[in-house]
Amino acid sequence: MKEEVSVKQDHIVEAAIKRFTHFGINKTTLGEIAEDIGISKASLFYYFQDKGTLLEAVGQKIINEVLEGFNSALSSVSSVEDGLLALIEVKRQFFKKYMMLALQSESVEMNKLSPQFTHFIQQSHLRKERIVSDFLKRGIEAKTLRPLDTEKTARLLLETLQAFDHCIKGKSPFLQNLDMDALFDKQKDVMQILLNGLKSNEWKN
Amino acid sequence: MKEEVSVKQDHIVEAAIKRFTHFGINKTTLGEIAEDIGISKASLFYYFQDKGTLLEAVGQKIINEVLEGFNSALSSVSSVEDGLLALIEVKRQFFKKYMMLALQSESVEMNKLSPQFTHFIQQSHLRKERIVSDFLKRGIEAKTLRPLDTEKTARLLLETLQAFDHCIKGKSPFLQNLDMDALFDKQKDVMQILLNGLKSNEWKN
DNA sequence: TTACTGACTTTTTTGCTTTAAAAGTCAAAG
DNA sequence: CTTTGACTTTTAAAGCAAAAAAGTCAGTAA
Repeated sequence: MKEEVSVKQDHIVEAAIKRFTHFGINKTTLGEIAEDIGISKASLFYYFQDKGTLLEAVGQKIINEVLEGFNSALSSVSSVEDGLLALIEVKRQFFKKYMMLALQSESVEMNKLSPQFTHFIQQSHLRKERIVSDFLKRGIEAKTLRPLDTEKTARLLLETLQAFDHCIKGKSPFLQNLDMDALFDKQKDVMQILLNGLKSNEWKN
Repeated sequence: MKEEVSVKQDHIVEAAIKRFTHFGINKTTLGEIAEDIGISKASLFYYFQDKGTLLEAVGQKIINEVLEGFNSALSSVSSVEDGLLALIEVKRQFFKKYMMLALQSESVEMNKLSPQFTHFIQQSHLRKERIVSDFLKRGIEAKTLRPLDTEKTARLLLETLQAFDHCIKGKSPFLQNLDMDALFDKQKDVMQILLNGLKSNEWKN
């Protein structure tokens, strides 16, 4: 019977994702989500203690999706270059799909997040870093990359790409604003140079 | 007598910068600024048609200051590496000095900015790019850097660094938040790799 | 004519009250 | 163990008056 519960929870999370990505977090009521899947609002509260918990479940699901995307992108690729560029492509798809959610994630007050979720986020960052780190290791073994601190470098690469993500949201008068696609293309350009800076000298022509 | 006017305007701008950086834009009234320098609020309106215009003058002054900082940082430096790192150091000082203003610049509604100011901003970006571009050219001539499109690369470098600036403001639950100093150190790390990716092969050991 | 101001009007915030809507609870029932 | 209708509590939106700030202008002095 435990299985049934998690299936239902997942069903609710799916419905929530649809609403959240379409109308935004604040413009979505739990009543609407419940209605969408034909249950009562009270039932929803049987599965999720409150809106915040549901939101965190949504966050976890989406983050896991990205991580899987990262994993499969890197596993099905031959060169280091293709891998790193594929990473950016995954990010692009992710943003296109969940932009509304990403944009609104600011409005979620940080202090209202549960310690468990905060921990999950931290872990997911580490997982992401490990995925990239392992990928870099492969590049080093293949002599494509020079020997380097893969963990530190993975973190640096990810944080650099992540920095660009912030640009999508904030529209500051002093900073240049680029539309989303331009932003990801830019990330690829930067990645090319970074990659070049990480390459083994043996392969330079 | 025209001289006198611009001197007075500058005096007002200085006072405005003090208030804005200390208390923020919205918490500063024109009356306070006027009082600080011993003139009436009405006088202030004689020199600036409205608060927005004054704010734009403040913006121009600050931006010019950064550009000068960039210029002098790059002119007094011997290696390409030192130059690019000095650039980041200028940015760091700038942020420390005008953080409040930088943070609040979001609250300024973009559509209220005058076309002239928007144009000034664009030009300042171009000026900045030219400064870096010229610096890169010197690096190429000195055979430190490989031949490359200096304009495109300058833009890319600047936009990469700028991307990190956004991170200081937005505190999103999904993205990692770093404090300011860590952020600029991070920028230096990235710059090191980028530089390595731009270097001439002749100099590789 | 240029620089300036006090007294004025207009526009924007701010704080408060009300009201609607959403969040969240619970006893009862299948 | 699930589910729900009916309920209470909390939060968000709407309206509004008072305060504060923005902005104007006729008039003065140099």
